[in-house]
Amino acid sequence: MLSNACKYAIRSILYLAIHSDDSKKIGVKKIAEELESPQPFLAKLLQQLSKKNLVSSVKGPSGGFYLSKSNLENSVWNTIECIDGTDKFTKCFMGLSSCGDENPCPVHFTVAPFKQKILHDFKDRTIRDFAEEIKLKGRRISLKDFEVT
Amino acid sequence: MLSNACKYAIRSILYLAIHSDDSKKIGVKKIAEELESPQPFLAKLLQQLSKKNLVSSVKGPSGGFYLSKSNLENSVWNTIECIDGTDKFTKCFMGLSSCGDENPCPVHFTVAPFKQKILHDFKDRTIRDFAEEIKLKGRRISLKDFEVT
DNA sequence: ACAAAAAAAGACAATTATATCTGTTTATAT
DNA sequence: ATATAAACAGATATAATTGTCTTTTTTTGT
Repeated sequence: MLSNACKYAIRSILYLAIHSDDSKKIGVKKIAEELESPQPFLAKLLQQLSKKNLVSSVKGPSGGFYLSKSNLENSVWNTIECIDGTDKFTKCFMGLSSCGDENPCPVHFTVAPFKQKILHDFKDRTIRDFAEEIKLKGRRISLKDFEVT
Repeated sequence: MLSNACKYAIRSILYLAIHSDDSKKIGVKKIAEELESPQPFLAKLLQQLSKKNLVSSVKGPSGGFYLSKSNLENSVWNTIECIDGTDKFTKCFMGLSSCGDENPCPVHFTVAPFKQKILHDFKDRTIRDFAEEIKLKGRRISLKDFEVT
């Protein structure tokens, strides 16, 4: 559904939400290893996110990326907007510009509630909320430490 | 969500389901005009669909594409399989291979029920079912005849 | 039989997504 | 102050998606 770029971006942000703060920055290299994503590609993404204030960064030795208090108040939606754009969530599943409740495409009423729910979760819940749930319930954002038991 | 290719393909099939049968074939040119999709691109897609027996065709004058009785019994899922592949519906939203009910990613329980619902609609309902609903309820598969009133 | 109409097939072109590489700037630790 | 570590910036490479163009094959109406 999402592009690879966007998946990497969201996972990075969640990773930073859990493992970083302004006194503990993390470099691209480390993040890329943890998430098993291509390092230079991820670097580009983090720069985009940084420009939009979705992540914070400092250069130089012992620098790196982290999430500030205010970064934590953003939504996943902000990240999707930044990387992919939100067309695929707001536009018609079948590509019809006039599709809506009054002029529904054949799958409109199948897809519409799904969109609603996803939009709600991605717009209204903050990164902080997600991070909390991840810590509390042990959600998974990496494959690295995954062992089949 | 779907690729352009797949959207064109599904709309073509639904168009044919409504307007064609073995005694009324329709050429690519006409279909492309009706759906406002790029003609040569659509031609390619129809050939792919034809190979998988999702549409029927005859060459020569007064030939064209149509849906046979058996074509009508296929599902939208078959078309998606044929054109896009179904990875984006079956795989984890965040790209984690181990994601599932036991090892959920952060959005797993948001996304899972709707995957279920979408899969159900796309696998279990036939093209005939969709066509019937389109005729009955006036669903829209083209933009061409759409007037803002 | 023959001309025309249509699908089928294959080569080509443009754009976007994905990814890498190289060099520059900036901040920090010593 | 200086060396170094890290982000930042820009150019390049590759693959997939989207789309076009040309030729061939098949079928039908005359």
